[in-house]
Amino acid sequence: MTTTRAKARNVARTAPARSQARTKLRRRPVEKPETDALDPRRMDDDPVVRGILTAISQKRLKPGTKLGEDRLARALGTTRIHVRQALAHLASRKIVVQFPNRGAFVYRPTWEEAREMFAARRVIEAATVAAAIDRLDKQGKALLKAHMAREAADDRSDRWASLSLTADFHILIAELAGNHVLLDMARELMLRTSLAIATFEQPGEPDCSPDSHPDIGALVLARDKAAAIAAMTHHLADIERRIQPRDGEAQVDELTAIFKDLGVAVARHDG
Amino acid sequence: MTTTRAKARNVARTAPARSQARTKLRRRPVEKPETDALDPRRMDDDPVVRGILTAISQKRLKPGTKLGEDRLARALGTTRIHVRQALAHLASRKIVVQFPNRGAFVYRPTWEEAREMFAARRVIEAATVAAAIDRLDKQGKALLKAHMAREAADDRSDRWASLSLTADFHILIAELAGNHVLLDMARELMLRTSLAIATFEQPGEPDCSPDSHPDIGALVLARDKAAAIAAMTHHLADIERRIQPRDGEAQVDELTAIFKDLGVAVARHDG
DNA sequence: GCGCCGAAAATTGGCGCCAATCGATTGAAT
DNA sequence: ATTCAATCGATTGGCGCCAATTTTCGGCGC
Repeated sequence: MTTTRAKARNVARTAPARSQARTKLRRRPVEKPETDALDPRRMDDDPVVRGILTAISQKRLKPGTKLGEDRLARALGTTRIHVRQALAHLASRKIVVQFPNRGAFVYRPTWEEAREMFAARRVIEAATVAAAIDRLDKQGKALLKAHMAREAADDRSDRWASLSLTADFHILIAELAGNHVLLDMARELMLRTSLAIATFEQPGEPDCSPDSHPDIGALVLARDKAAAIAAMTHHLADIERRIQPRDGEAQVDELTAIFKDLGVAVARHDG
Repeated sequence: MTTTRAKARNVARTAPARSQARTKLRRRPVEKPETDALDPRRMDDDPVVRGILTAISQKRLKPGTKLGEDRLARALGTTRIHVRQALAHLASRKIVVQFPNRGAFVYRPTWEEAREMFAARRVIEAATVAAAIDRLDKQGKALLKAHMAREAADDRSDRWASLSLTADFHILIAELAGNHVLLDMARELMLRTSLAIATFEQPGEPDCSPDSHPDIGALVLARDKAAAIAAMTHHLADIERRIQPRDGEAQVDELTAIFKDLGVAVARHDG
């Protein structure tokens, strides 16, 4: 656990914060063993970035919705510059798009790009499955079994929890592969494919068919590399099959999303 | 007819004009053709980003060098906020690292991460070679032959030109694959591996053995997929073999301040 | 009634200033 | 003489204000 002392720097800016950090404690006790003194700034820990990311992964923010700076700043309780940095960071990651003088919007991939994302996922995750089988040890087996049990015990009562649970399976496979670079790529690709799915999904279809996960997990545990790769590839193709082009329309979703939350007060106008 | 549409020169209630810095001149004509309507902001086109990137790819900026905001702003002729946005963007791409209240530095990957980058490149570029062979057409053959001729005609008089030429081979293969997502990943991975090579290279070794490129190109032209993948994998392993750990020190100019704090001074603490 | 043209309001972009923090130098005490 | 500690200088971080541009709204003409 790397406890950064600048963790909640963004949220509690103007707050009094009299708890502990108000006084100048420049005397550094020597009980910081060896870990830090380097505290690289990770935008993933930013609360604004994290909030937008979770909102996207939970489909509360649909592709195409405008992300106004001032509105987000008020909603998240921060200032505008932090929202701006977060939006710039997400724009670098192709999660949002920024138009000059027009603002930032949740990224809406094209149909071709969605296809390419899935093709890239097939490449990456086939490699991660293979590497995970290669370096599978006792601890890895335990983690995989634990996750499979957790996924089997899911009753799908909470849709968001189930969604992140199925996503965690792919992440776990990539973690077991032991390659952080490939892990980051898999993470990024999963985020972007979730945007692609949200853009081109057909209503009523589940995002990720969870039935394939036990099979893939069993094949990984059995160290059957070729079959595991084939199962993972087939699984990803199965997810891809659930989206359809429908290129034309659906640029009014932000209004519907807003009015879905605010529409209750409008409905009873003439009570 | 409507030529002076967006003039609005009469500003009655604005503050007394203090405008003295008119450095940025808008070349925007008065007529507004509907060419843009969407003009997504691309940080890659930013001159600061481009400058730092080319400086890194040409090894004029070594890993670990400090990128001071004010210094860069003066060096590149811009203001500090542009440099700041560019550094944040490059930090998102893992090209630079930012430490809180300490500044930004050219990213120096660890030895393990360097190995992982090469492993990821083997995965990605094997896939791009395979896809390039699959969808190779007349135009692709022409492009590949043209590049091979260009690389064969290189006399290595200009080291930077040769360097970008050998890099363009891998980029061309990824372009021929037709997957923009994989292309971006290959580009990013090549940038970061150039940082890894710059960090761990042995003096006197060339970066990329260009002798393998004609073989790979010939195998692609012959549509021998398995052999091409093997050749590409072997080629990347060959590049990886030219770097060595040399974990300990770093003798770069301005980063002594960092490594004094990062590696040496923290380790010694009398109990 | 419909469409076009103008201005006001809202939002983004950019810059300067000030505070906060870190590194280095200098001073004093053991 | 060495080491610890406090001050000084330099750099980054953040915020408010203002300019530029887009969007929206009201007005006018057809």
